[in-house]
Amino acid sequence: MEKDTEQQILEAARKIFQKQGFAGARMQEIADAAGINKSMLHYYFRSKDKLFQKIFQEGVSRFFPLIMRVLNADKTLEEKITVLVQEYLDFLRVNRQLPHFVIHEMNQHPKRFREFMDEKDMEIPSSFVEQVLEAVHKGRIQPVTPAQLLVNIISLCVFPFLAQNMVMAVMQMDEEQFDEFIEHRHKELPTFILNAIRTS
Amino acid sequence: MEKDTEQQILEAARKIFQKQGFAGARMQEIADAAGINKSMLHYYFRSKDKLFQKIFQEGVSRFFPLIMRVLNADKTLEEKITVLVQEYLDFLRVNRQLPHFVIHEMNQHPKRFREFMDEKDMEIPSSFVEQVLEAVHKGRIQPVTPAQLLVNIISLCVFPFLAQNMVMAVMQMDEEQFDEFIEHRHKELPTFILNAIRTS
DNA sequence: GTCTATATAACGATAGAC
DNA sequence: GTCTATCGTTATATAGAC
Repeated sequence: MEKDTEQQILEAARKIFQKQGFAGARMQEIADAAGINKSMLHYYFRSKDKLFQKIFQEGVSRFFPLIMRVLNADKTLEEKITVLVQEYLDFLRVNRQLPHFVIHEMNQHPKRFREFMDEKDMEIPSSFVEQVLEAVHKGRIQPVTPAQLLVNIISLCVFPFLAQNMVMAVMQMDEEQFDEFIEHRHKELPTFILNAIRTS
Repeated sequence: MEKDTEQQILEAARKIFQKQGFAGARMQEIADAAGINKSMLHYYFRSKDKLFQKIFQEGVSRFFPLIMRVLNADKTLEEKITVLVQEYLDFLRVNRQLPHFVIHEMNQHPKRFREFMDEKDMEIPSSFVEQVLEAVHKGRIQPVTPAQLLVNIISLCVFPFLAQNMVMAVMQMDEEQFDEFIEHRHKELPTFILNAIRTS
């Protein structure tokens, strides 16, 4: 065996669940992808549901830390926006299926998701909130709530990956051109956002 | 019978497929939702796959016309942006499940989707493209490609609905507060975007 | 721990009576 | 057109040998 069997299974489950979702995934496919017998899945994780929970919670957990870290960092508001966009786009570039997986399954099991999130009580880092409120108060940026600004930033980063096939179809792109499209956002998106909120 | 049986089925299929996706939907559920026998589904549509195609193509077809109509209208660039945001948010407000459904199934069947889109050869309306290029050339707006600008607009409109449960969890909102959150975007998003591209 | 074989239930789809 | 009954297949899950 190259690796621990449990790890082999988790890797395979990640791959299949992320691509096909819970309802579309077959235990047999996961077993094949892991190169092991189907029975082993149940031996290690008891049920499809339990195996899925592991993968889903792991996925959700990977979605937010980068955002929280940057918004908590010792930076100016403008620096945080710039760094967040750049680092998050880099993250999404190597985790292209993650947003779609998390959003799809979150919408299939909203309650379960809400409970999981409430346990981990994620909140918008207060230092970011205060920076926005202060900048607005001093008239340095347009009046915007921290929540709206953050949702705008994440929307602009994540949506193009969710809608990749749509963008490629409408804009008549191939995969290479789409990568260039994202590369371009890497450079221009921070400016776009900073312009949107500047008052001067 | 209140309505035509075929229509009853299509309504039920719309509801179930949009909520649970192709893989998660059960023919029995659709039959129950339509208040008819399971056999009738096959009598009218032959197979689950054929029934799904109808619903999916109908869904895709509803996603774009509003965008195209506004971008083609006899308006200035600034008016188009403002009207597009407002009308599209209104459309999404009463079609909340549509973006998630279309994006999910598009990602499950990229080829089938691409072929369908290529048939209908949707393109960005040339009048919008020319307006952006000219405004950039004259220095009236920041240098931005029509494609990037359009993706930014659609991202800012659609993503919050896709991520509704995520936003509600992180921001500790209930449904009512989320509706207010969207209502707020209705007012502020056009300004946000116009600010982002203005040069003056 | 890992395999084969199988239990059990659900699914899509069809046949045939009315 | 609409129903009941059922076919054939596939899914998750388990039992039991090794």
